[in-house]
Amino acid sequence: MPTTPQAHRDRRIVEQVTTWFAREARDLPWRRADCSPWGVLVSEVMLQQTPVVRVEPVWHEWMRRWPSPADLAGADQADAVRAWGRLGYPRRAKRLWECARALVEHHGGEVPSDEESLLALPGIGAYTAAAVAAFAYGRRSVVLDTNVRRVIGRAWEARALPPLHQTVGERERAAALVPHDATAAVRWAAGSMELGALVCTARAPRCDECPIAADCAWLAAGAQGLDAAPRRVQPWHGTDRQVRGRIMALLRAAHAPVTVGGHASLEDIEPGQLDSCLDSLVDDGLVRAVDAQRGTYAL
DNA sequence: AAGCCGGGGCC
DNA sequence: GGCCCAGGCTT
Repeated sequence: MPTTPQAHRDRRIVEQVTTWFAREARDLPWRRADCSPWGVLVSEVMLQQTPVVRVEPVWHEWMRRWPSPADLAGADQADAVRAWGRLGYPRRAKRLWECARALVEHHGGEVPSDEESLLALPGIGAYTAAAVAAFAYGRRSVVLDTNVRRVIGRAWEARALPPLHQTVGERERAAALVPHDATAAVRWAAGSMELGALVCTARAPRCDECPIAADCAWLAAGAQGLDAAPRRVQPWHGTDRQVRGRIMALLRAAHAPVTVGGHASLEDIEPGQLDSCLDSLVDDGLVRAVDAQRGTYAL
């Protein structure tokens, strides 16, 4: 391996982050030594687009009710979706339930340790497959989530925020930074994610507390560009996303089929939008029509 | 590559 | 009120 000044700097940064992580890591339940690979997998799916503080109580409840893939596979999909609560993106709950069934069907009820097998499971994409391989099995992998992208973008590319979509260049950069030793690789993965979550945050980075401030290209350039950076805007009020969420909230709370059309809590929604959202939920397999004549629905 | 998919809390 | 968050799937 060439020992260019750049490679030396890369290793120094990785080591600083790892040392910082050993000191500052949050004590999260899915990080504990006694947490099963299944517990890690469930946490990773829940953490897709949902912050830690909201995931923690739901994760505990899931682990209590369904401590193994076989337990969830034997449950009703509706119970899984109901137990998902308000974490958002309820299709994740359905996919997790489908994932549990696939684990029983194809993997003897165990979580596989190789990324290729993990990638084939419902709801498991590139990030989650790499994360489970690393955090559940101590495997070397390229864990590239929104936090790591931001840390790399700032420290190496002097960008305030990473590109909207992951690029090939980013992926190559991230892969090149992963230490060859598996244990070191896992620590770098966890540490770089934690640094992005706690210090190198999107809006208000705490550069005065950053262990790699001295090596950060963005900070050296003046830490500019946060205000001007164009970001993706997710509309919410009045959108299908909100209407779907309200329908799901209604059905989660009900334990008998509900006449959704004309329901008091949904009166302000246009009938056309209500119908199309209901249809899309049925198409997604999250909601079932119990009685087409009466217009009743359930999870 | 782009669009779609929740929801809560913080600034 | 804007913005962000341990992404994945479909087209």
